[in-house]
Amino acid sequence: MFNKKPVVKEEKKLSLDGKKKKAPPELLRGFRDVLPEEQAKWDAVRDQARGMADAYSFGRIELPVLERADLWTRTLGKHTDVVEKEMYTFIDPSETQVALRPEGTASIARAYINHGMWNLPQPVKLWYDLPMFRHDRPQAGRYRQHQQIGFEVLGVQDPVVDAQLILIATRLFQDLGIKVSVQLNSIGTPESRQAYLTQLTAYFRTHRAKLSEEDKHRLQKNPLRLLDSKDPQTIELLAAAPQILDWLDEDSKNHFMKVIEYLDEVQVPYVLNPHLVRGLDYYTHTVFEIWQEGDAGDRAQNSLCGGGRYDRLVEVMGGERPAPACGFAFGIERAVRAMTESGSAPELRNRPKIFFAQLGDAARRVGLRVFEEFRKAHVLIAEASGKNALKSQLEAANKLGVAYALILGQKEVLDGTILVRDMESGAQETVDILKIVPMMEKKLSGGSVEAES
RNA sequence: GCGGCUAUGGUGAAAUGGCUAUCACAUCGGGUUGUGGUCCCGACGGUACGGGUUCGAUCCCCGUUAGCCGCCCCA
Repeated sequence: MFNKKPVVKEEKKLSLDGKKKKAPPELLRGFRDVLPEEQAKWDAVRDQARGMADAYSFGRIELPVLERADLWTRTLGKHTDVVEKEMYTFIDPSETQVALRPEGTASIARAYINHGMWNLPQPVKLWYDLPMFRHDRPQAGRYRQHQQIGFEVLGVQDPVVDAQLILIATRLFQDLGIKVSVQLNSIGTPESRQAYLTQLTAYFRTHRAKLSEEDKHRLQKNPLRLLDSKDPQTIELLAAAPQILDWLDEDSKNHFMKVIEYLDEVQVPYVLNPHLVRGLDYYTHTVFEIWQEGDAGDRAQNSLCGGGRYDRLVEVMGGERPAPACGFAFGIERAVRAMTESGSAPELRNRPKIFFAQLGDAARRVGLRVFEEFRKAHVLIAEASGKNALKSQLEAANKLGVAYALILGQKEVLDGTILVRDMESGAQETVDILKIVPMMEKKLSGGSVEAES
């Protein structure tokens, strides 16, 4: 009955079986490729960051992906999730316990110490654009490798630094077309925080019965975390709980007031959020996050950027001299996602405006030279190597959306000419091939000159 | 790490316990010579992986993997 086709199918199957179908390579969980189509947004984010770094004189720093694991275990805090369960830690071939960098600040402090940066004029301002690794459960906007851009200012404790960093971060997102809010709090010095924690713990102990299992656990392990609990019962209790700002010492209060004054000065809107705490132990005084607002605002991964002051970190790490510091970092992936959600779609930069179609071998030969001429003149042109028919080359030109197509065939090669086709009107003219580069330069700039006048 | 939802060509979708798994987009090739966008034709390509139930599974069940949602936490 089904003679022909089933047979064909079986043959196909057999030949496949003969080759023994290999399992396709798979990406590790929580890791991803960033494809060309997404790069315009990545570029936009990076351009913005670079612009800010230049404007405020931050020096760029590159740091190794791999460092001794104790760099982080000793500084981030024993009971932080990052250290407890998210670090990629392993023993390297020389028996050293190492880890993939989970965050940037510790390495920054380490570099500051290692290179004697306290001998430089203070403050030392650094920025980076580096991958971070955390073995977390992946979700949208949360990956096991993500790219973080960070700005750090070391060596001064002036609150103007905090304000300026918040200003930079806020403007950066705003300029990318992302609606954000600044969440701001102070957690004071470790000493004043300890006093507060005693109060907070005492308060919640009296209401222990009302807490969820998870929050009971927090009460034990990390009471500050109760402040940002999502349990409705706990949230209710928080209304009457002691406020951290009431327990700060005078210096901490003054510092925080100054930060607020400076922000008012430059009209950066902020939300005083007494329940904002950050997950890493090294923070002191100012802590802040930048949240995406709008429709995406109530989603779990709405925090785009986090930062704060870490006045003791360098000292704790064994720095020659204490160096108060402040910084922030944000994830490019989340910024890019926020851009997409807010409808921001930057043009892929350096998109060619000219397509170069070549017909036949002689044209390909000349074409190689012509292409080089354009490159030297910094005029970007596209081509479709491997496509021979003019039809398919023009099709490719059309898909690229170029303004002009250059056509070089047998005839043109013999005449020493080239065809210039206006892709919009379809008008074509024959041009001396020796004059093609300056001519196209003129055509392309001509458009913008007209636009200006 | 905990709980839940999902998994069909590259992408987005449809369908069925049984015949050759459908469609659109994308890709590639055509619609005679060297001219794109629209149109027409054709080709490529798929039931995530491993078990089980069944005469028969893409469909039902279990496991694995991955993605997503919530928690934890964070960028």
